[in-house]
Amino acid sequence: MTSSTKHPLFGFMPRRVTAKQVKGVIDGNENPFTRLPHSPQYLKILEARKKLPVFAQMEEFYEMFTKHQIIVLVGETGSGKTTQIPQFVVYSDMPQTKKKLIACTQPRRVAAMSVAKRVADEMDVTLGKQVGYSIRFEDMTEPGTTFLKYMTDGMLLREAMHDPDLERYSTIILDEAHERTLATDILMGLIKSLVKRRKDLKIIVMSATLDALKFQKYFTIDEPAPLFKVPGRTHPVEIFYTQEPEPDYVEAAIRTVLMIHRAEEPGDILLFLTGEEEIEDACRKIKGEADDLLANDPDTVGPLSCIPLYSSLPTQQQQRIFDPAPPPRVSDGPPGRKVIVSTNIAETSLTIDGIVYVVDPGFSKQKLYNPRIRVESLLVTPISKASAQQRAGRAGRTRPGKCFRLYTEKDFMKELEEQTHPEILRSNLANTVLELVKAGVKDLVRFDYVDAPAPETLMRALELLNFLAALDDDGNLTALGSKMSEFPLDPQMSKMLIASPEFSCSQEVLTVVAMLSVPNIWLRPNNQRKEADSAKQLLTVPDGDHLTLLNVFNEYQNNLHERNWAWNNYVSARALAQADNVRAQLLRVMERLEVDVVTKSYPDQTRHYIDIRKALVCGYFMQVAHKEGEKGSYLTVKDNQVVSLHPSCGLDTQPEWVLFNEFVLTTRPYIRTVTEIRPEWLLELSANYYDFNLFTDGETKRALQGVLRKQIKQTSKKRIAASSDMLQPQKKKARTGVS
DNA sequence: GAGCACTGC
Repeated sequence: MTSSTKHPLFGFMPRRVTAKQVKGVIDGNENPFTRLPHSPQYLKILEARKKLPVFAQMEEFYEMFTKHQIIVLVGETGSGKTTQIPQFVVYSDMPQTKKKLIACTQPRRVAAMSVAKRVADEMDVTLGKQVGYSIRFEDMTEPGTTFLKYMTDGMLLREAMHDPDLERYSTIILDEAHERTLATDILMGLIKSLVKRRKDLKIIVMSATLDALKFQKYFTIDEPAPLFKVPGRTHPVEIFYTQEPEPDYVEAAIRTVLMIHRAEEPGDILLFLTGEEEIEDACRKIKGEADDLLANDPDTVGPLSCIPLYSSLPTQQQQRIFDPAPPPRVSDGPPGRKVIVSTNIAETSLTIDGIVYVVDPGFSKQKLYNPRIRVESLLVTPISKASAQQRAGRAGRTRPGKCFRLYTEKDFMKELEEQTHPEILRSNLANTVLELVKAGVKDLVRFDYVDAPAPETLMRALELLNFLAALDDDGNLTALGSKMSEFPLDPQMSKMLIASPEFSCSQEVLTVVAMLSVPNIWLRPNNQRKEADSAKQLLTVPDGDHLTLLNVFNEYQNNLHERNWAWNNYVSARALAQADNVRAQLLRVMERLEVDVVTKSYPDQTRHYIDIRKALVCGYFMQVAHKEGEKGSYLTVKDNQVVSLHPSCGLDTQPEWVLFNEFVLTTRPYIRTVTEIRPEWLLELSANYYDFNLFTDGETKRALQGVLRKQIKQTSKKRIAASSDMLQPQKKKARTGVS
């Protein structure tokens, strides 16, 4: 046969294909998408694909897919669903002929990238051509050519804001739906109403077993969505429970790790703990005890290496988890063992082969949102059954394993929740609500959520968006709100950016916002805390932490030629590079929206900083605190929460009025990333919120009323000169060297 | 005088 005769897909009827037809093409000589002969690599991979459980069910899949608009598909790890199902859909949808795409969403960027690469290889095409991926900062697709696109769920949600009918797609596959990310949850809601308008659009919701029924019920059109089941391919894991509850789970975990090391067969250990400090501490203790064992009993106990794993660890150190276990100390001595002590990152995001033992104390840190006081906090919380199951499964990836749960079987059965609460129930939804409104959802409260958030959470979001003037009093999107929704940011920050030209400081506000969008930039190595603190002191701007962030970024930019600048100044080069990237993206959005990107030169830096701080007030006027008494405690405006300045705060005095970026609840309530502001800015720039009629009586209200009275008295004087001179402490003038 | 669980746009 030659490729010039009959097309390999000749006779394929869209959405009527059979497994026999498809298998014929897959086994054929010619690639139907490139019209080239299949490569040797293709044939080699094909052998492996054919062994996947899902491959044997192709016929069954096509029967169900042809008949139904929505399918719920469950498959355990190793079933091959993420790589194979989208390919099956390609042969049925024939997207290459209809100029439509098939999307497969992933909660994480790395997954979208790596699966796309794998599938491109399986289909014998170049990544970025027929098969591509789309993630923030990177679009590896070719319009008109790409027909299978792996993407992050957040990316598809962004597209849905602009095209609520998702016209470009013929089938949408929501993978890892059981993880219930905010974006996947919102997409499910949007898609449920979309399938009524677009009868030609097919949906596959892929998930782990436990949630299937919930999704089937949720996607009931006339009857519940049918379930397609794919068996997994993992090894059995034996579960052990403690007889009694453990009073100290860290201590119990360390003891269990050492017990395994002494008594169990060779094989690596994975221990789950909750955070950086706990992990570093446990590693030190395990290492110490293991060294003692080795010294006392070198004939029966092998060496042990202990490796910490959490997200804020530099990439290079994260790679250590793939190092082999240490060799025996003497040849034919007892073999070495590796123990990885990890946060939840090893539960979903990172898979480590060779783990045979899992130690699960049953806790993780989880985000929680309290709408009453508008605070998101991190709390050590018991995990769910689903999560415990996922953790145990990590022991059975390469061979049969064991999982030691440091709680009783009774507690597992009775106390643990079935599922982790979905993110939508634990988050501040200001951003999400803006996205939904932009996507055309009219009634946020009656929107068909898989799990509906607390009404109070929605009210808080609507209230904020209304005060920011993103929504009018009837809840409709304003022109400003529409612009704000274009930024991948919290609404306060997009508001700041859009307001920044009024104060001639868009360049500066862009930097501040970018710096607020990346993880903590300050490094503080355990053994160099003093050095790190004094390095930070040198970069600090005493007027406020926001200005310090601006200063750090500018210094970083000015010293790009100096290779170790970041390291020498104890700031994270990775975070700064990320901020640079975010800044560039935000700048592109500004230009697209035709928001002026301006800056101006000032004779003196104090004036410059005043303008930037005024722009901050335009976004964050609801996050203001007023000093009460002399003990350094503050009261948040309107909510009247007693808070303190976070110890990381760089202010050199305790100003009467401050604006803060975050309210964090740890050992005490703190406000973090704090900048001094003037009360008259609040009255001038956010009169709606600071309307005395809407203000309950109290210290802060009285203080503001005092400010207003003083202002009225001074109207005859030259306003700007008078107020700025009066309010500038002498020493600041001295420091900037200008006056 | 604390501490960033983890993602994502």
